[in-house]
Amino acid sequence: MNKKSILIVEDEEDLLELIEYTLCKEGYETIGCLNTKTVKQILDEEKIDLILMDRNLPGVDGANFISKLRSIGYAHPVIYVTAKTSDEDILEGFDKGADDYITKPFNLKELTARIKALIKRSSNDSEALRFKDIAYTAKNKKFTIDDKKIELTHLEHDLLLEFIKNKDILLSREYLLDAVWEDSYEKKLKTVNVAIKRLKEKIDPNGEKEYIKSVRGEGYILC
Amino acid sequence: MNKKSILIVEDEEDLLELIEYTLCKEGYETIGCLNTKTVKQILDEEKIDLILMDRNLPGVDGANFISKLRSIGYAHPVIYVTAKTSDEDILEGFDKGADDYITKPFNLKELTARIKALIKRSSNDSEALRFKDIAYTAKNKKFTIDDKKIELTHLEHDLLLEFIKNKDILLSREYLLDAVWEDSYEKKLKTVNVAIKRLKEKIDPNGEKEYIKSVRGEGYILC
DNA sequence: CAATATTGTAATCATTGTGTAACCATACTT
DNA sequence: AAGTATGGTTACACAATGATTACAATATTG
Repeated sequence: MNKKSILIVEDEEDLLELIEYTLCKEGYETIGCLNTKTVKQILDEEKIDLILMDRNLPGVDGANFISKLRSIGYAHPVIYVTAKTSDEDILEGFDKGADDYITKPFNLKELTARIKALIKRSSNDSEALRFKDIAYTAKNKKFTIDDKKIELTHLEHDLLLEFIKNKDILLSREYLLDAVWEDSYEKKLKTVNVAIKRLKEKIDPNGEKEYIKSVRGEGYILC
Repeated sequence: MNKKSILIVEDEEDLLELIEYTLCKEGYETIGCLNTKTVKQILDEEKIDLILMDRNLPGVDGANFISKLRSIGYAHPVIYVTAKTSDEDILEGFDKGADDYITKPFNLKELTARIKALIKRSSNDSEALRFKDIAYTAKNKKFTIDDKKIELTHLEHDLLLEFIKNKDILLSREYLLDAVWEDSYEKKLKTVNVAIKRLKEKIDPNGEKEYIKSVRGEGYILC
């Protein structure tokens, strides 16, 4: 089992450091953000298992930010951290997609316990593999693009999954044949060309997105 | 949608009443217990969606009690209520099967918010046995479509029930054979094809509804 | 026990998926 | 600019899978 990754959005630098230090000690990977600017990018590029979100960021309401994320298909578990204590705020937090809630000043042990519990609850759901607007739901083995389900054949499914698992990495035809095809030894290398052509047609019929690029003499890359 | 039922175990009678009153107002069914004696019986006899458990019952540790329940197969969502605030207690609570935690004195709005959130998380489990216009009455084991009774054979009954219990989930032939057929090991996978064809004929003679779809290479899905 | 209904299997038909080769288009080399 | 290497496109055969049908075996019912 891999380490779980936690994205922490917190504008108080000292607190952020303290949380990162604590969670690292507990065996989590952490990525800290001082604001929400790079959050979406990080969610696209990294496998994030949980988001720890300060609700009181300067200029941004963390709850609204999460609400927006949810509406465009990001389903990561979220724990809010807040200094606010009024009932309305807490209620609003749950309404806007919080899975759990913790108020400052909080106890670090309780925080890690809540994180542990929420990750356990969420790990049944699925591992969130995602590349730009392509999302993969492990539970039902389905890909969605822009929240619309796309129908892939077996081979196409395996192929795209291989690319998503290796985004930004150049994959040679030899590697792909070996990784994706059952009986790769008896298949021609050109088989890959045709399979990718067919996959491209499904995920990008108009050729606008250019998810998968071919690199002459080398192979293909999703980036 | 039916009302959700909450079992409350709390020895302080005043507090119990207050909680029951509050949750009733929020639209929940409540069952109150002053001790753990009848809890198991109630769980067996009633459809309970959530347990609200005091950890400080006279003579019994609520956490150990839940831990024991879990070990014999009861998987109900649990929220602990406690006056204890030490870290160790809270940690122990999560370890012993708590899904959430709230400390006394607590705010009733936060309590209902946590209940709402937890029930929502858990609601995948308990579903009404109904799919579109197909309804199942457990009492007499009959299916109706559009309120008209349909006659199914034993096998067809079991098969359709399996689908309704797992609507929107793709079921492989292996799974179906195993779940529906008694002596699955000595049956061919293609048996499933024929059984489904026959079931389809009964529930959708004109092939208009397409309740059950086949997914090439995977199995069948009711959706 | 006979009549009938149910169910499993195999044969056949229908559909979809995949590999290959031939051909076309593009990029690189000299 | 011509020639070559590489990738893209298309068409086709056949492989894989699912649906349908027929029939035999088994179970159920009166």
